[in-house]
Amino acid sequence: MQPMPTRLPPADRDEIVRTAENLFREFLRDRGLKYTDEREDILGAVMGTDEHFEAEQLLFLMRQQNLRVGKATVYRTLKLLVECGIVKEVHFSNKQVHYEHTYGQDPHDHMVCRRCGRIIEFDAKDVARLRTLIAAEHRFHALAHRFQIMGLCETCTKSCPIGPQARLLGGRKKKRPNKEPGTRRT
Amino acid sequence: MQPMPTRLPPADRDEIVRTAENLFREFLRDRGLKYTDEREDILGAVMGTDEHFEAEQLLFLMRQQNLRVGKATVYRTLKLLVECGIVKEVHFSNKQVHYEHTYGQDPHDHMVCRRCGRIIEFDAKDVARLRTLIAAEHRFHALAHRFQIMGLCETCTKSCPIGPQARLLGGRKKKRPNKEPGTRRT
DNA sequence: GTCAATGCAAACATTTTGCAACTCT
DNA sequence: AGAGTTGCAAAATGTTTGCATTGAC
Repeated sequence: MQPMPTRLPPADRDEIVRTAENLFREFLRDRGLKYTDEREDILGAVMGTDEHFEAEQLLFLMRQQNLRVGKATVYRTLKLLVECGIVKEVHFSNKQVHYEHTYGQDPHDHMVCRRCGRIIEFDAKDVARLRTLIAAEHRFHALAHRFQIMGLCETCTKSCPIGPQARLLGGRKKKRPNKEPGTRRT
Repeated sequence: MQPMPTRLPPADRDEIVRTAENLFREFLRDRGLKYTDEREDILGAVMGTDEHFEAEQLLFLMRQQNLRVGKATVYRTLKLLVECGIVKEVHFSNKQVHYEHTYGQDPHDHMVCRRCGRIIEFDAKDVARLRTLIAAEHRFHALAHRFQIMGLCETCTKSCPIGPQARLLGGRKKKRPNKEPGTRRT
């Protein structure tokens, strides 16, 4: 879906996928849960995507590969994968939750372009350091963070030097989308 | 709802509420929109809360004060207030959106205790500085950020010195809290 | 053989929308 | 007067759940 989403040499990749599978299997076993075909397929699909995705997209992707699983199972399994630490939730919009697999990747956070929606990842090391510092100041024990920078990517900045925030992503949409004439009144 | 939620001397407060009203009025006028009683009431209610709230809560609060507005209007107006910069969206859970008015306050971000849900605010200056730095590195023009630290507050850290993350907030809810491992293991 | 997992559809919760009546400006 | 606004209830989302059936261990 994007130019070069892969962040790892394909050699390491298989290795990592395998390790993730083992991790998940153990995680399930420890809890008396089962490693089913569906769960295996879903993990496979997740690990095969280096993009951010939403539940429905994953489902669609799997259907294209002739892997048939129910929507509910996807949701249920994603939840497990999050608990297990292989997948992370990302909250870009206020709508659906996005996911990304983070297993075998360096921790990173995201920049979101408000105009074109492009997403840029950046190393989270500095953020993590700052978070620990801030937490300590408040006697808080930091376990994780969510960080997101919103703004304009290089391209969009150029094409809109000053544009007084003219119609940024997320602005209100026009009225009538497309309506069909008819009697609706109750 | 909390010890000392107010962050401003009451004197400044009225001043700020008034300024916010003006800001909103201008914002509306500039766009050919109207400053209606409902919008005024909603802004009032919003400015009267130093807490984070969700749409439905605000509605409830207003009803208690005999201010009757429709739910749809609340949603529509909150959206305007966000656009206007008086209100900010906060995303604590994956469920509903939370809001807070930020007008006249120092920018801050939040720490969320995973155990008790407590929310601690902290100055966002350092975060903002870091965000600008990171953005510049990627030739990105930062306009805003979302930052949230998840972990354990002081109290909860004490009451759970090491607790291997036993049932943190946000964990799965179903199933009985602590069940006996019957015949797992094979 | 058991207990958990699946798929489906119905249930949910939150937010958005269409529309007729109504109100600022 | 007229464009914008309101409230209501219906619709739209995205996610979860109940339950009978299927499947892993």
